Amino acid sequence: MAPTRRTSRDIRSESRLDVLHALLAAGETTRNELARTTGLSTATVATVVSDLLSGGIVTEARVASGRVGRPTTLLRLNQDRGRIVGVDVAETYIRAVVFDAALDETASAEIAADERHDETEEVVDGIARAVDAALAQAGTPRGEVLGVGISLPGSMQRWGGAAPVMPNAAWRHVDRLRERLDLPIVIDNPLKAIATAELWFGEGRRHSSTITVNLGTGVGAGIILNGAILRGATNFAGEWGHSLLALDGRACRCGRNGCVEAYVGALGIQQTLGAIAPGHPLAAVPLQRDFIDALAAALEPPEPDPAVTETIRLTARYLGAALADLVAIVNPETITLTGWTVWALGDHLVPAVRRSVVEEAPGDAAADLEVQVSTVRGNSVATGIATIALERFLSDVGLVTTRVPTAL
Amino acid sequence: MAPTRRTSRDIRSESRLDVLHALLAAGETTRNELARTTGLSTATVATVVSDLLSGGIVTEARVASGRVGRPTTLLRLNQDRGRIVGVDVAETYIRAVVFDAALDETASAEIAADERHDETEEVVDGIARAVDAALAQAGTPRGEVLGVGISLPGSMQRWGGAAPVMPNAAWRHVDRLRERLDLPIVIDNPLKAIATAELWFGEGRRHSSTITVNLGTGVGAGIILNGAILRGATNFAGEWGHSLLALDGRACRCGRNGCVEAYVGALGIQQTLGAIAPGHPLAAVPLQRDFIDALAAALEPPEPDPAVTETIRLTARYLGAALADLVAIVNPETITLTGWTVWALGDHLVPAVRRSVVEEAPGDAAADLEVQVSTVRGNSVATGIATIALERFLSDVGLVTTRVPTAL
DNA sequence: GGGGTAAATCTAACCCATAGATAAATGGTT
DNA sequence: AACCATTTATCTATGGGTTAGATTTACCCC
Repeated sequence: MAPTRRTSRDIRSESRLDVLHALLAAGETTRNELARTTGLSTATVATVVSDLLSGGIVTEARVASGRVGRPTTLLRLNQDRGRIVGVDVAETYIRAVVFDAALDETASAEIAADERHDETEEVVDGIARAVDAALAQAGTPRGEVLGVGISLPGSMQRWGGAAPVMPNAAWRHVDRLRERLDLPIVIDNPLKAIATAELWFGEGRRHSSTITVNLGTGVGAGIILNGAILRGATNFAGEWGHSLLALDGRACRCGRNGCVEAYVGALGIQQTLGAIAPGHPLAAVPLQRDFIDALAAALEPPEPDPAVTETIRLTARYLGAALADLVAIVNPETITLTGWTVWALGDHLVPAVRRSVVEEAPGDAAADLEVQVSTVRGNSVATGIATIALERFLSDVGLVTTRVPTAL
Repeated sequence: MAPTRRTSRDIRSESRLDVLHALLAAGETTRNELARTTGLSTATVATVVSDLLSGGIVTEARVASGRVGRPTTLLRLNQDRGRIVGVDVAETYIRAVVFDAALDETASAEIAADERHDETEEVVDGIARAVDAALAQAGTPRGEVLGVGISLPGSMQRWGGAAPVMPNAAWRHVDRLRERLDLPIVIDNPLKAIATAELWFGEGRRHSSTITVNLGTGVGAGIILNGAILRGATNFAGEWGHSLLALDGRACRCGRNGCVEAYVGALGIQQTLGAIAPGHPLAAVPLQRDFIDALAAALEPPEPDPAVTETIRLTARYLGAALADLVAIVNPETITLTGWTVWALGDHLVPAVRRSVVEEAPGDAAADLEVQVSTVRGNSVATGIATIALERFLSDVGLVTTRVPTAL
């Protein structure tokens, strides 16, 4: 497959996305300010804004006067343009979040999931029920829904009889979902979703290369290079959780040994604690989120648990070494950390990870690297997959040509 | 650093590069054929060709008649436009290759290097002497030299007191080189050079993502994404040889433990043999290229050495696992292998590596991956760095705006 | 009414690519 | 010699994008 060639339409597409991002960051802003923050000329901004006003994506909020000179018109994203739903299909739950067209969350609904979600019908049904419940809570008629983004995880292997390339392999189930939902849908995986969220809401717009690392049960990375998500040949890029930390090391859920996830996934952290202190009560906590929360509690002053402290130290080392691989291969400007492990343990883990990645990276490759907790709030998978659905909608109405996942 | 914004000039730049690549691949060709192979319109091709003719980059070779219709003019790259020198500064030699402007090799000279090349003056002197010798052999006056590309390896740490980010850290020595050579120079590292060679001469133009892996003393990867070299924030991308294969594994020359290079670099392969058969005569061969050549000889029928056979098997496994990491993180369409280890051992190693990477990659991520020996002939570092110098020259004369390394 | 200021729009110029028309250069036929 | 058919190369008008500078708009103040 040859590289794609850019046209002048793609230039306009990127200009529109730049303006949208600036509007999203600012809330309300003027054409002149948009020109300043995007670096586009005022004439280009005026043209782009006119397009977005015509499309109903942007609205003129109010007119404000300065001390002197012509009054200025403040613009904002038109939240009433419609609604977008982001669905995070995880291993223990299916969560549907309704966003307005300015990507603010308006409602959400969650359905418990268990082993059941390995059965196709059950998953399709679960997704539909979660979407219905969220739309009902938001009081949103289906006619107002611009799109539904659905994030399916890598562990859902049996759907396509394949690995984490779900978006490409799951075609046999997409029609069932479309039929069941009767709404425009787009399917992608959590890594592409969190990267998209980071690109629209986090560090991704300010840096030419950002990697956002998700730490939870599963572990993975969303890679942003020059304002675009790295997808790879089969949409598989970013499965860093299943790269090697230790040849012939611990067994991993994916069937291999020594994967990064087997050390820094929640289960891997629990195993580390069990190796340090066999019989430690927290090593037997059955649910992974409970385990991580219990770790955080055990680290509280005045008497932090020494085995838990050692577990954090070792985990930071493993994570630092694994992040050093990303530095060695991709050399990003910044790495952001997200996921419930980070929310719970970030205060203890992140400073140690920063030190570890500098030590583990070859030479001084990580000297200028920024490592920080992602500033994307809420469920970043749902936010990101909803954003992908918005990108698809913008593509469908002719406003955007780039960045949209192909053939999904 | 914000992502770079594309303009219409960048579109023309890519069109020119497309035409140049097609000319390079075809040798001689017509405007109509260029339009067919590049997919550009005949009008755009005519415009681009006119630019390249004006710049002296392309020349009209001859006129050929078909059976009927207007005769056609055959075009080719103008090898007499000038000369370009590519310098490969390796650990045991400094090799300077003179290329004509059609990137065909016309002369070369090699100077032995040893521990001496860690001293700045010695290296500068060595480079200058190699360049002088190669130009003398080619009978090329200095006035005809369009540029000199110099590839400095990661091991040359003391130049900048830094790691493999030589191109950025070595500013204090660039002036000395400029002064000494009195020619326009551009400095880069071997990974960017081999990637550029693969992009211009190999698989890089036919695929949206190609990783070219160099196996020798040092080990690394050049990454091409959508027709461009992945450089990273500090030009460090591709140092996959210093990512982890085994946490706390073998000591590596870079000071860490467990690096990929410690297992699949020539020294690492020798260590593997030593572990399989302590006291094996080949385990004591002092020069690494001699060692690899001796391995190849020991594999010849009718009696391949069993310890050597086992060494190849293990090496294939290590290499497959390490390539699987590239698959997991970047998900390329194709991986090409290059370097003197591959030239010598490819027949035995490559089929086993293909099988290994499929086994080691998570799920079926590597199902569609192509793994092949690079089709770039000759010293691909010298070829690639010369090509980078040509890109710089094309940029200086205003024909190209993209792909050129910044500020070097 | 005139002057000053700041926001928004207009205009002309620059850049790129292409579909279709036109010109150029043959060979073959009448 | 004139005409037709074919193929190559160039020309032309149109579509798309961005921006520097000019002009218009909408105020406030004197």
